[in-house]
Amino acid sequence: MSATALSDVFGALADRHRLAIVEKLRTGGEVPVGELASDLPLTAPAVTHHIRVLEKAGLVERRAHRQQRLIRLRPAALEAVDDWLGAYRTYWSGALDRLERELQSRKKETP
Amino acid sequence: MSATALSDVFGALADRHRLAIVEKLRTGGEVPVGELASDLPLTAPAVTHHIRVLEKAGLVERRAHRQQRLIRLRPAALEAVDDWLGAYRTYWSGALDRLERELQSRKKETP
DNA sequence: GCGGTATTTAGACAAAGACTTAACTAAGGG
DNA sequence: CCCTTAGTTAAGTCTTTGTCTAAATACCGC
Repeated sequence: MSATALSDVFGALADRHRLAIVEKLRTGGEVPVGELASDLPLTAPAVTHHIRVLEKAGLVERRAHRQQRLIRLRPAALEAVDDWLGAYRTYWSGALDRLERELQSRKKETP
Repeated sequence: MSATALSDVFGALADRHRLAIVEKLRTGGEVPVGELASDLPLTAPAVTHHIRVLEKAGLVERRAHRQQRLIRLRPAALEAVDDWLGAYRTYWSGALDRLERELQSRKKETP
């Protein structure tokens, strides 16, 4: 059970190239490293490095198939983010309510 | 219009101290810098720095009140994360479905 | 086993990041 | 005015991260 901290997941997503990899994996299912690399302005070793970062954060997993390594998304890490965000969803709906009330009261004050 | 990239928001959340600040702001509403600092094992300049990172990412805003600077959460940045996650929610419910089907078929294959 | 394709490891380096201490600005209160 | 409280800016250090080139490993088809 990888007890990856949430800040590590965010750290993994904090790079545009890694974010692009994750996006590609969302629509692409299982993708070999080389194909991920061909979409990025990076050398293969750099891509390998990024995949390791994503792997450590629990965002992806890797499996061997012939000469290739296939990468796929692991839902768990993003679900953790989603859970964390849950608390804020209630927060910002509350904030929007307060904003609306304030706008209402300003309308009254400046006719 | 702060065209803050999503990776910048993730970058801002990628530090445990900044994450702690955001968490505190969720429950605390509007909090002066000093109070944020007193919860962290950091000097005041370090906290100032972290707040600026959060501010640049669009996660918080700052306003002056007497000698204090009050910090509060801005919903927009986290809503952007939530929107981004939206695409993955459908992904992982689909992935769970596929997993379930696979487990079913394995059960049949190995009696 | 050889040669090719796919990917990883190692080593080096520059840039960015997280801190610190020390000095500065700002706002209030006697 | 001077002092205190609250926070920021400046400057320097140390670590981490993103990237590259070069060399190693893995697997396959012949």
